Parts: sequence; structure tokens; C-alpha cells
Amino acid sequence: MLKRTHHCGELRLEHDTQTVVVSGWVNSYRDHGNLVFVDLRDRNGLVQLVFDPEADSECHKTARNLRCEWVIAAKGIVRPRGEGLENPKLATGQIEILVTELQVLNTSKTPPFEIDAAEQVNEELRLQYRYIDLRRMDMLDKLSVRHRVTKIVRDYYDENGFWEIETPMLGKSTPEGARDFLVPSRLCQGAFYALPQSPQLFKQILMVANTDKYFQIVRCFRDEDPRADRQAEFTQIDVEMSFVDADDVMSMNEGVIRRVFKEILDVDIPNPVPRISYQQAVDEYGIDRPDMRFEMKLKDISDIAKESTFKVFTSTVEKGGIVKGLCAPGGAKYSRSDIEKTLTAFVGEYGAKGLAWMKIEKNEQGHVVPKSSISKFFNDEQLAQLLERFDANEGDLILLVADKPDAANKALAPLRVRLGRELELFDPNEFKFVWVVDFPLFEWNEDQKRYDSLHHPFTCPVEEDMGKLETDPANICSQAYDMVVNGSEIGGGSVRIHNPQVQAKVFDLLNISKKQAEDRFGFFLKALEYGAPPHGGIAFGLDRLVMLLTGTENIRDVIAFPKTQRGQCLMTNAPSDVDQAQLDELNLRVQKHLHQIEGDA
RNA sequence: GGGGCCGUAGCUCAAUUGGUUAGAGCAUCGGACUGUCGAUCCGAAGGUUGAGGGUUCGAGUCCCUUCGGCCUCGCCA
Repeated sequence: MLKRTHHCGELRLEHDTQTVVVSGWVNSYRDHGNLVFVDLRDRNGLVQLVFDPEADSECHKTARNLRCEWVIAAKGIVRPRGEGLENPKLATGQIEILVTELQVLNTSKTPPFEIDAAEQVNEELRLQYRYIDLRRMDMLDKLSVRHRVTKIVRDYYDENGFWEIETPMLGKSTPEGARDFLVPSRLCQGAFYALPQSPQLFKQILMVANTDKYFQIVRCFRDEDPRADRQAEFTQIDVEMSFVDADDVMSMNEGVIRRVFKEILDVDIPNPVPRISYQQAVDEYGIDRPDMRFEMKLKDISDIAKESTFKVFTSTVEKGGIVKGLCAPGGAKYSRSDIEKTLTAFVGEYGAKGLAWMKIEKNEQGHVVPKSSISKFFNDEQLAQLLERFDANEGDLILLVADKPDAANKALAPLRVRLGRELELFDPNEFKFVWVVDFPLFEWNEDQKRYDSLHHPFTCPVEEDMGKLETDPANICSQAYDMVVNGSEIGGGSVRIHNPQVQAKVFDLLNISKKQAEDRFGFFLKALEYGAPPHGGIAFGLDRLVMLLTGTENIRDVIAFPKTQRGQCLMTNAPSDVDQAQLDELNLRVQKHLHQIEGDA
């Protein structure tokens, strides 16, 4: 076999007259009868091969039979293309290789779709033939970015004294949080491992073990329904540090993100990354992961609305709800039908029962007035107050939701993002980073009549709120922090509880009994009793990070072998039925086999 | 578990109100061609319209069931 001397994509004018060997796949061929041109593709790019019978007739004969995706090696001389024959679309477009020796290393069936296709091919087919799909340069580029990110991450943490330490994939099931993926044990029949949802407890125990600074690029598993930005199997950049406070963790770890964005995109992230409190984020953006690329902040107008004669508003406020909304600059261009059908249905998906609107227009006297089905319920003074509250101008659109505070925010936050995008209120190529801090430790779960952790149960309260564990748990501020970019959470973490009594108290408030805590976390509580240092950490979602860096909204595009919405791998057909012998060995009995279930249907 | 969109040739898409033999571009196969680069020109082949059932003189089109993909609500401490 001819041994490659250069990659296709790297050849330039400076290689003129050199004899080179390139290997790769036939991207396309143009047979002119006498001259044959082949664009050869490898990981680095394309280069044009020329087959001229006068240079080598044997080669030329073979070249005429080449087909797309055949694998070849070619030896030849690099030469500049003639005047006017350069191809500006190719990085190697200044040169070509006049081939003198050609080896066909493998043939290929005609691929099920074209690698070059400008058209967007059905993803189902792409996933079945993932090895062909990944040959496409934009897919390879994404894999390349992913590789470079992990390399930068490893270098950064190494330079800062972190050790990469692996934690088990076969772990202990903890029923809190997401559903576990379970793995039956053969040696301990009837017992199950769980795949890790995160290495949380192991990394904290590593701190107890004096590893001091740990990181890991680690696969995590959550058996929940996927989304465009969520897979059941995903990768986390997991970090933990000893003898640190929240500021230490944030500054150390925004550093790695800063380096990644600088090196991959040449984007400068402000130092330090600005912070916003959870409360401010919820008040102004309706969500704890605000998209800060544009303003259009939410305003609470309950005080004005409750004085109106609009029953929906007044009764909502009376019942402890709020009337909250936003003012979309230029939003008056939406038609009444856009608002009352499309936008109302949109907020309806998030549980909002209605959407009140006011278009700001000029009347015959030239005064700015709201035009709306509900303005008649407000007197002039109240209308003026509304316009002032929203700083509303002619051509704007005020949209209002009346509901319980959580419900109103839940509808308004996505509405704000949608309008921001539709009205082009931000530059889609911009990145706005923010730390969301000062999260409450708990939120009250009305259904279960108990507290839930906002982050996880190992998050430490701020020092001054420790006393409230006994008296006022609802108002404890935690030492947690989330890194948010453009409305997407890319990481989150906290300073952890290192005192076993405090940890026990938190479990108590979460309504986890002493016995349950012992059963599920006994090993961890025990570790805390043997000199756990103060510690904290963070985890970044690698997949989402790469999505941002490559500008894709589809998480499957940044994972080499992703799964579908039903958790299947279309290439391998996992998950699949297993042999009875395998089940017998595990002492498992399946009530209904896959083929039976499919047979029923 | 709920809601929505989609499924026609290898790929991307057409097909009027239910009406003749389901078309086009690309890919494929054969031929021509010395400078192409989304090559060009000539020709050929390619279809159980995801599957099953129903209505009808007649179904890609309407109805029912079902399979699959995507988006989404719930879910994701």
C-alpha cells in the first residue's frame, strides 16, 4: 500500500513540484474521456487529482472506473493549476496533483445519500448510516471541535493542579432525581447497579480522600425523555475542589470556558463573568436561565391591574396571583390574529390561560394610546401608568399574563425569548454569559407537602442562613451557581455541605427519613464524619457547550452515535431482545419480550 | 402519558376538487467529450405512495388503525 505523506486538505502552492501520496475517499469524479478529475476527501479536506493518459495511461484507465466513496491512495506531483483554473471554493484550490500511481484500496456500494448533499437528508437515514453521515465535513468539523474542547479542558485543569480521576459506571441506585438506568448483577442475583446520573457523591468523597482538585470528562445517564438539547446518555465536565468558597470555584471554572471560547471561536468572555441573583433573573426574565442578549424585561403590573375593572386581573391579584408582562418593541406589527391565535396558543402550551394585549398607537390628536380589547377596563391615569411602567412607545406591543407567579413566569419566559428572536432584538452570533447566584436552598413542594432541593441535597446554605435550617427553611440562600449562556444553562454547581449534622438536617427537611438516608447515602454520610474538608465544585454539559460552539440546536449533531427519541440506536438497533440463556444467568424473567410486544401491535 | 408536524423513486421534492400510464432535479447504469470543479451533452433504468383496513365506479389524496422520525408539555433532585 502506498503510504500517505500528506493530508488532502493541507496541500498548498508551497508544495509545488513535490511528489506526495494522499489517501482518502473519492468525493466526486469528472471524466472528460481523456482527462479525469477526482476530488479526493480525507479528514482535512479535498484536493483535486488529475489523471492524464500522457502522464500514466494505466492510472488513467483505472481512474475512469473510480466511483464515489471508493477508497484510494494516489501518488503524484503537486503542481499549480493553470491561469484561471483555480477553484476559490477549495482551500487547496490553487494546486492539483498529477497522479502517476493509483491504488484502489477498497470499493464502495453507492451510498444511500450523497455526502456532498446541499439538501438536508432525513435524519433517520443519517443515523442508520452514521458512518457515512459523519464523513460529511460539517459533521467532522463538529467532532473536531468536540475533541479540541476536551483537549483544552484537560490541559487547563492539568495546568491548575487538577487530577483526572475515573469514578465507577456501575453504581448504586438512588431513587431521587431522574430515573436510573439499571444493570442487573450476575454475581449478586436480584440486585442491580445503576449507571451514574452524575459522579456527585464520588467526587465529594474524593475530596474527603485528599485528592484536593479533581476533574473528569464523564458519561452520565438519565432515563428520561430526550429533547432537542437532551440525550439520556450525555457527557459532563465534572469538577470538584477542596478548601474553596463559591468565588474560588466560579473564577477557576469560568477560566476554562473563557479559554475554550477564545481558542475555538476567538470570542472574549468578560473577566469576571457578570452575575445576577436568582430573584432578579426570575423577576426580570421569568426564568433562572435568562437570555441576556436583549432587554425586554418582564414587569409586574399587579398594583395597576388590581385597580382596573377587568375581572380576570382583579380576581387573580385578589387570589395572590400577579399580572405580569412585557413590552415588545415594534410588536404592534403582529396582527390581532397573530396575537390572539398564534401567541395565545404558544403561551397556552406553557399553561397560561390567556394573553392580554395592547398595541401602542397614535390617535388622531397625535397622542400615544393603547389599542386593545382590554383598555376599556383601565382609566386614563392607569393607562398612563402602564405605558410608563413598560416605557412603551408607538409601535410597541404590551402582552400580559395573569396567573400565580410561577405560572405567569413559566409562560412569559419562553414568550420573551420567542419575541426577542422574531423581532430580531439580538445578534444571533453573540454570546452573553452570566452567573446566576443566590439560589434559594429549597422550594416548597405543595403536592408532597415538603421541601425540594433546588439544586441537589448536598448544596450548602450560606453561612449566615445556617440558623434558618431550624426556623425558616424557605428563605435560606444557598451557595449554588449556574453558568448561563444565551438562555441556556451550560453548567452549575455549589459549595457542598461538609458537616454531617448539617447534611442530616437537610435530608430531614427533604422528608428523607434517617433510615432512608442511611440506606441510600449512608456511605457518604459516614465519609463526611472522617474529616471532610470544605469543598465545592461544578459540572458543565459538554454536549451543550459544543452545540453553542458549533452553532447547532440539535444535540445529536455533536454526538457521534446518538439515540432517537425512543432511546434507540438506529445503526445497531439497541436496545434489543436478549437470549433466554443470558436472562437465566441473571436469574431474570421478562414478562413480555420485545418481539411479543411488537407482535401485539 | 398528552399535543403538534412529517412519511411518495437511492436522496430532495411535485402530483389542481378524489379522476388517464404517479412526475422533476440530483444520484445510479450505458455512451460521448482534453481543464473540469454542483462538469456538460445523449440515452436507460428506477415506485407495494411507511404498513394494514375502510368509503368510492375510481384513493398518493378522504376515514379508521398501526409503525417510524422530529418538535413539544409533563418529566429531567
